[in-house]
This record gives sequence, C-alpha cells and structure tokens, in this order.
Amino acid sequence: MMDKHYDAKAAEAKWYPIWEKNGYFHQEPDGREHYSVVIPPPNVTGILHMGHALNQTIQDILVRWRRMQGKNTLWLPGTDHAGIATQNVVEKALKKEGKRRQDLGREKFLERVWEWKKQYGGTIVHQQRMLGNSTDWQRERFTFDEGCSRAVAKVFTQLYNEGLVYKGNYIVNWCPRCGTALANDEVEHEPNHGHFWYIRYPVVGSAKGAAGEPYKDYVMVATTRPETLPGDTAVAVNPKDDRYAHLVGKTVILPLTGREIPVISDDYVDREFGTGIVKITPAHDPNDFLVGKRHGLAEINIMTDDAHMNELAGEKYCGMDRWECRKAIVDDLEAGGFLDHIEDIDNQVGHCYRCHETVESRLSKQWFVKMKPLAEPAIAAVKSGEVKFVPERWSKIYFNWMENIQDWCISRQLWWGHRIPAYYLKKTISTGGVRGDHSPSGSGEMVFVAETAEEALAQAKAKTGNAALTLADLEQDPDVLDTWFSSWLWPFSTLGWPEKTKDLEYYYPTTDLVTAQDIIFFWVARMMMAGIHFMKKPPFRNIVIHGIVRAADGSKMSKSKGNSLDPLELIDQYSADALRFSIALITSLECDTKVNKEKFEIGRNFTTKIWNAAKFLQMQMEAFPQEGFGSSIDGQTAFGQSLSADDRHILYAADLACRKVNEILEAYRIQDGALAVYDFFWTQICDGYVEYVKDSPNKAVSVAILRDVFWKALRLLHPYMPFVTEEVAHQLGFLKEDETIMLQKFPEGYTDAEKAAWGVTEENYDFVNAKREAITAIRALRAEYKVPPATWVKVTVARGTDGSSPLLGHPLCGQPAAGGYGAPAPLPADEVKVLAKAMRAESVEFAPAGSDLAMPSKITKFGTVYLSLEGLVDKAAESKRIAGELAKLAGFIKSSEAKLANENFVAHAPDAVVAEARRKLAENKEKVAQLEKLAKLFA
RNA sequence: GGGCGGUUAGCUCAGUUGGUUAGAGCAGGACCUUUACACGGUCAAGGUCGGGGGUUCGAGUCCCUCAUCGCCCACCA
Repeated sequence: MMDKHYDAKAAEAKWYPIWEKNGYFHQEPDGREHYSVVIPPPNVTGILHMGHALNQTIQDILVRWRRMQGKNTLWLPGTDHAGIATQNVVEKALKKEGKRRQDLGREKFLERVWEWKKQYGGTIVHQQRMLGNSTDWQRERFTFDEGCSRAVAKVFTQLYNEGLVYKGNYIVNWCPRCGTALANDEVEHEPNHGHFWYIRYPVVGSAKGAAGEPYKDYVMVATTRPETLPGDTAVAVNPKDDRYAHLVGKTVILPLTGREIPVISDDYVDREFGTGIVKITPAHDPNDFLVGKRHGLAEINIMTDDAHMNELAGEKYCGMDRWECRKAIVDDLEAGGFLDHIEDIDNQVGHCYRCHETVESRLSKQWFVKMKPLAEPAIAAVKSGEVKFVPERWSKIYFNWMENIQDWCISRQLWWGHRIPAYYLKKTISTGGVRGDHSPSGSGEMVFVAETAEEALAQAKAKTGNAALTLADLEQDPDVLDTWFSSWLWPFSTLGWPEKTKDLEYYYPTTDLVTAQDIIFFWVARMMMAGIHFMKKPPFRNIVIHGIVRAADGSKMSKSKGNSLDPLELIDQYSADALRFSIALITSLECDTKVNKEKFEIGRNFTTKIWNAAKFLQMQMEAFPQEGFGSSIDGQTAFGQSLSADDRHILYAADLACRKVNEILEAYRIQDGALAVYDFFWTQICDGYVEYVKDSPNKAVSVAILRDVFWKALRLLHPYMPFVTEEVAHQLGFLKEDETIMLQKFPEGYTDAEKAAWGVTEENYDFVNAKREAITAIRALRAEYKVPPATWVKVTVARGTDGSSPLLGHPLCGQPAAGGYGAPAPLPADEVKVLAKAMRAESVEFAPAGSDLAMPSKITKFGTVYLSLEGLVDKAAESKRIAGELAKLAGFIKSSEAKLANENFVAHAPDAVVAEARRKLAENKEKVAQLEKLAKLFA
C-alpha cells in the first residue's frame, strides 16, 4: 500500500544518488544519434538562484526527453572560475585576517584561492543536484582546470600568430578599486545628478574687442569633469559651427597651468550641446582619445591606478583623490576668475559591475582580440540558418551587435585567472641592443607568445641570437585573461580540445544551447566565433533564449533588494518537482516572467494530485487483478473487446497528449508541454476517466486502461517532474526495483492498428465530450434551482432528430432515417446508468427532439437536457415564494430607477457609485425576467 | 540617439500560418467533508484583447498611427 501522503523530501533524497551511482546520466559515444548540451557554467562562487533554476529546468526537460527518446545524450556540467568574483571573495576573507593579497604575494594568494575553491567551490554543484539535473557528473569541468587552461593558452597563441591578438595603447574603462580594466559591458551606466562647470579658456593673442568681431577674449568650455583639466591637450568645435569658425587654428591658454593648447575642429562635437566647445582630454575620455588620435594630440595621463592625481596633474594636485582634486580645481578656477557659472545636469555615470566604484577612463596598455574577422563567419552561420535562434527574433539582436562589434579587451589586472602566455626579457638583461621592456608606456618591447615558457625561451633565443638565455631571464606578463576568454571555448574545451578525443568527435557540435538573453553578447556570440574559428563548425545548432525571472513587481531579483526567491527554500517547502513544474508552467520563452512564492503551489498541488491518483489506481489494481490484460507496460496492449465510449475516449486523449507533447517539445515550447501534460493528467485522467472508472460497467477492462494511460502520463511527466514519477512508477509496480523511468521509452501514442482495433476515433471522442457537456448542464441547472446535492432528480434528454447536433450519425447518437431524422437509437443501458449517476439522476429518459417540456433546460451538443423539478418543490409554495421575490424586486427597481432619474444624484455622486447603481438595476431586472419565466412553470 | 519587446479577466500569463461563442492558473463567489485527493470536487461569474484608422467575407492575430510601460546597445563633453 502506498503511504497516505507523498514524502517528496524522502523520494528526492533517495532517487538522485541512485541515478547518479548507476550512471544513468552518463553515456559513451556510440552509433546512435547524439543530443548534447553544455550547461552555462555558473560562477564557482555562486549559489543557486531562480535564474539557474529556470535555465537548468529547461535544459533538464529537454535532456531527459531526448534521453527517453533513445538519443545518446550528454549534458555536460561545470563551473566558471569567475576571475574578479572569486578573487573578491578570497580577498574579503583575507581582510578579516587583516591582510591584503599583496601581503601574501601572487603564488601564496593563488594557493589560498585554490584552497577556497576546494572547500567551497562545490556549493552550487551540490545545489544543482537538488534540482534533479541529469548532468553527466563524470564529465564535470572547470574553466580553470588543466585541460581548459591548455585550450586557453593554445587559443591565445594561435590568435597571436594569426595577428588577431595584439597589445595596444588604449583608453579603457578602469575600476580604481578593483585595479583592473573593465570591458564595456562590465560597466553599468546609472543616472547621476551632476554639474556642468562653465570655464573660460583665454585666447592667446586675441585682441580684446577687435572692431566688428563678436568674439571675446576667451572661449567658454562646459565640462562635467573639471579635475581632468590638467590633461587637456586641445579644445574642439564643430567644423560647421559658424560661431567659432574663426577660432580654429588659434591657441588658448589652459587655465591654472598656463599651457597653450590648440583649438581644433572635429565632427564629434555637438553644436547644440553645452557651449559647443569641448575640452579634449585624450588620456581620460574615450571620445577625446579618438579625437586625439585623429589630430595627433598628446595624451597626458594625470592619474594613478587608484584614481589619485599624479605629478603630471601639477604639483598642487599631485596625490589628491580625484574628487578632492575636482573640488580644489573648481575652487582655484573660481579664484582665478576662470569659472563662469555652474549648472545642474543629469547625466549617466559608469560604475564597476562588481564593486560599483565610479569607472575612470584611463590610458593603458592592454591585450585585445580583433573581432571583425571572427564575427563575419559567425554572422554568416546564423544568416544561413545553420544555427538557429529560438525564438527567432533574438537573431536580430545578435546581428546588431555582431555587425558593430568592437575589439575585445581581454587583459585583466587580476591574479586569479589564466595568465597571459606572453613573456618578456627581464629589463636587466642586455641582449645586444634590444632591451626587454613591458612598461605601459614603453616602446620597442620584445614579446614572446607561446603555450609554454620553454617555447617562449626558444623563441627568445632565436630572436636575440643569445643562446645563453634561461627561463630565469624571462618574465611572464603579469595580467590574466578575461573570464570569458575561457568560457568562449566551453563547447569544445570541455570535450577534450585541443586533443582529438572521441567525445569531441562525437558530441561536437552540441545540439542546443539554453541561456538567458543577458549573455548573448558576453558568451553566446563569442562561443560562435571561437567554435567556428577553431573547430571549423559552429558550436551548437540551436540557441534557445529564455526570459528572466523577475520579482512580483517586475524588478530584477536581487539579494540586496530582498525581493528574490530562493530556489532551495522553494525546494524545501514545495519539493524540487514542484519548483521545476511550476517554473516550466509559468515561464515562457518569449518574455520575462514575474513570479511570487504562491505560484509554486501549482506544482506542489499537482504532485499531490499525482500521488492521490496513483493511490486510487493501486487500490483498483488490487481489487481487479490485471492478469490477462496486457498493456504497453509489458510491450503489448490488449484490453479485450467491447470498450465503452469512455474507455475509448481516454485512449484517444492519451494518444493525443503523447503526440502533442512530442511535437511541442520539438519546438522548445516547454510551457505548452507542461500545460498539455497537466491537462491530460488532471482534466482527462483525474476529472474525466477516474470518475468514470469508479462506476465503469466493465471495471476490470477500465482499470487496465487506466493503468496503461497512467503509465504513459508518468513518462510524459518525467522530464518535468523526475522524482515523483520515478517513485510512483515503482510504487505501482510499473518498474522493477533495478529499473528507472529515466531510461524508459518516451510515449509516442498508440499505433493506427491499435486505435482501429479499439474503435478509438475522433467521433467517439467528440461524443463523450458532448455527453459530459450534458452532465455539466444538469449540474448547472441543479445549482441554479438549488436542488440539494443529496436529492436524486429526473432528467430528460431530447436529442437526435432536430438536426442541431453535430453528432448525428454517431452509432450512439442515432442514425438519420432515409427521409430525415429518425428516432435516436437508445444508449446502451450500462451507459445510461453511468450517465445518470454522474447527474445524480434517478432516471434519464430520452425524448424526441423538439419536445417542448415545461421544465428548465439547457441546449448542449448532446441534445437538449431537461431537469424535472417535479416532486422537488411544492408548486404552490414555490409560486408564492416567487411572487414575494417579485414584489420585493419591484420595490427595489422602482426606487433605484427614481434615484437614477434624479439629476443631482447622477451629477454629483462619484461615477463608480452611479455605475454600480445602474448595474444593480439591470441585474435585478434580469432576475425579474427569470423569475417570471419560472413562475409560468408553476402556474 | 539606435535597436528590440510588452499592453488580452482583479493578478500572472497562454492564444502557432487571420477562421465558430478569446483560454489557463491564482485570487474572489456559491455549493459540497461523496470511501484517491479540501494541496480536493462541482458550478457560476469575470474580457468593447491599450486608443484610433486601414486591408479582408472575417482581425486579439496583418498594415499604419498614437499612447503607455519595459529591456538592450551607444552615449552628451
């Protein structure tokens, strides 16, 4: 006997280890078609959040479904070493000990990070198991493991040799707190209430008030960043700006410094904005940097790594923090009479996505990847349809980004990460006139890029002609690579590349990639480029993009806001199956989804429903032993002869559900699939068939059918709810102890031969639906006339000859006679009995169509159903009651009509009150009409 | 500024290529503790599908336009 209540915790704790231990998640390359997916590796520092839950539930549904379909399936798990995030975590821990990473030194610090990883890095991986992920843990990878690191070094070296990796002086987004360059997409722009300082730059040699000339002796520059002033090397105007055309080519004096700088013209300047004159600070603004390049301006870097002013900012400001310096400069400008006025302005300021410090634009030497040549084939692969976005519209966003792609800054000033495999000669080494030099502003440096230090040394020897060089003379670039530089290789580095492994050959390209929209650029686009460039094939065939889980108010879930749901808490409270099913049901690929905790009750309730229905089935199977009945469980279905209409109805529904779910999942419509199995199980099996089975005239057959469709339903459900389906399948004896539902065949529906043998047809399906419509109509009439549930009524059905029923011609519904419609064939007595019970009717009689009986009725596809109230109500008493009701209502209607006719009321009362009065009036008029109709019946 | 989306029941969302009377779940209402299940059952109610215009025999669905909310990219010195 099954327990009264389903113990989800126990079942989930029991099955996952069994699945994993038995290697059900693991398959080896073979002759079958493969289905492979790589997981978007979560940060090793991460903990499972709702985004993961959604993302991984979708993947697991697809993977379990494909596996049950018999495909050779691989879902490869792993984690990302997450450069800054991980380094931050360990640095924070160090801080508690009062230490900084610099105190430990690079090597010792890295040891600490590895120790941390060993101790805590498994957190998310364990949490993923709680979700029920059927990932192949035997193939788990880490972006910083040995194999991935080898792949990274090889890729960097190859791209360098191909001229696609270069080191360049560039203006980068710099986080002064993290001490690292940030990629554009790692900068978050936020609205800022700032100021516009209007500053006068005196013009050199301009005669004050020259006759007829409108210009003054200074130019007015507006800036939001006065502290960068010492780095100015020009002021610029728009070439088409007539107001300032005469100034171009002249020289102005940079206030506070006395330095003379040119006035240049450049299209970049917006005539309408500010004063139309811009100060150009090439070393501290990305646009100014480009202007400077165009005009050959000097780049004066006036800040240090940690956003303090350096000696180039001038003696007075040197050493000041940038904000401090801003204040000092503004004060000095004012004192010197250079400050014209200050305006408030709302602008956007960039912040570090990790630590939220205000980002500084800064000139530095960084490593870059040339993206255009890589992007072109990646665009083509999607254009040609070789790789598809699901939903398709995301390809537009992909193209938009790829076609405007910028070079990728890949160096990071961190310690935790893949160290750049570039080597320099130490400065102390003299090599026949060539000096090793890798200072940011250095020139003429010699760099040796190679996968290993030994190879770099060989290069150095060859290049310098100095055979005496040793490894000790080389110095590796101190920077590490952007985290994404390892994750863009994920689809093939995890399969063994650069080795030519069996896995790589068999599982690459992977089939589907499932991810959220927020990393299309960071990750998806780059994987496309790397896959095509290094493997000569795109890394996946379909890119499935799902929405983002949002809080109930539509905002992003974040821990700091306290509006996030914790999937682990939901699992604890409702079970993993409930979480999975709910999230699959409520989210669509098309858009973001707002969720709140209550929504997860859907899945919990469904789990309970499945359990209870299983209990029912188990009881029935005990009462009606199934010997002699085959079923698809045993690979053969044989229910015997003469199936009833309801029996055939559920077989049709099961067939339909199986076909639908397969079709739906092929189209990645996870949500529709959830809805389809939910409806099949709950509406068709539980509400429909189980109720029938209870009173089935041929119960043993019906139980056999229930068993069969139940087993189909469990397998349909398994991808969504792996635990409860496994548990129930075992409890019901569908599986032997050493079997698993995971590897059973995913149902495809019945064969045409089976359906033909059983009489499973659409006509029959429609017929039963119509019959149920009649049952519903009677129930509605009972409720309408307040017939107590315990009372058995008399029902009359008029059908079959009025031509209105689409079911005419059905064997159970009556054949049309030669010249018109004849009398309907009577329903089999058994059928009538079951029908009557569902209606709680002591009798169901059939009358010719068109019988105009003096009874309440409803028209259905089954025919017109009449509810006899005879004997239920005392006609005289009912008449009296109706008369009383009518009198009361007449009074109400009279007074409310008078109220609404009162102009003062209509004009002054709140609209809602007037509307409500009108509504009530109409409603009660309706009631009167109904009562009058009914009164006639009792007359 | 460029790009992309949303607007359907009180709430959260479905609604495939245009096609009967627009569907779920939740919340709310009425009734029912019927021996699988109250995490349940039965029934009812709730919508001029953001506004306006157009194409069509027919529009929630296609086109135009307006409104409004949101996201992404770039960014004003």
